[in-house]
Amino acid sequence: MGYWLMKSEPEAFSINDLAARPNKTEHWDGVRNYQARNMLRDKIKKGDQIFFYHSNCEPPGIVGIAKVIKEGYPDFTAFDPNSKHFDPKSNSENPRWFMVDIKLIKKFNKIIPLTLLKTISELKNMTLLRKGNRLSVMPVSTKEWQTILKLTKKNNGLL
DNA sequence: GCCAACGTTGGC
DNA sequence: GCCAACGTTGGC
Repeated sequence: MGYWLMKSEPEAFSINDLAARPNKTEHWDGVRNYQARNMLRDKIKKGDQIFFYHSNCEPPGIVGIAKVIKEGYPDFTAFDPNSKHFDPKSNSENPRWFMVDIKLIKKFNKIIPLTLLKTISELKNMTLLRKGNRLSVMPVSTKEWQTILKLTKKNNGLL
């Protein structure tokens, strides 16, 4: 089973928004970066688990866990001229962008802030913490996943 | 294929 | 709001 981290600006789509969706499920649309697209299309499998990360906010950090319930399929918002994610170069015959469906598993009671993650030596090679990293979808190693999960238990109240 | 200009991301 | 660190675009 794979582990991933997905970023969202809470002003655009927060973990509370996901929690409020029917069946706590939503498609993860709007990714317009080829590296992230390739992961959504080729690597991310049904049953994989995801850290839900709030970016560009105060404070940034991991706010919960979701899982993949539908594997990569064309991002139809790219076909819609009225969508802000519209891409005229993508069409249903030859889709350029892909998305997955995710379902909320758990919202943490407290955020795991980026500042805390940065202090954990086991996480120092994490993609999220690399300088200049701007990927909105990125892999998380099994070890990193377990390290972060342990954090939520150690600081009881986080989960 | 190079690279300058531009746009975006996202922490601070 | 600032700006570093990207990714993309398009002229040549």
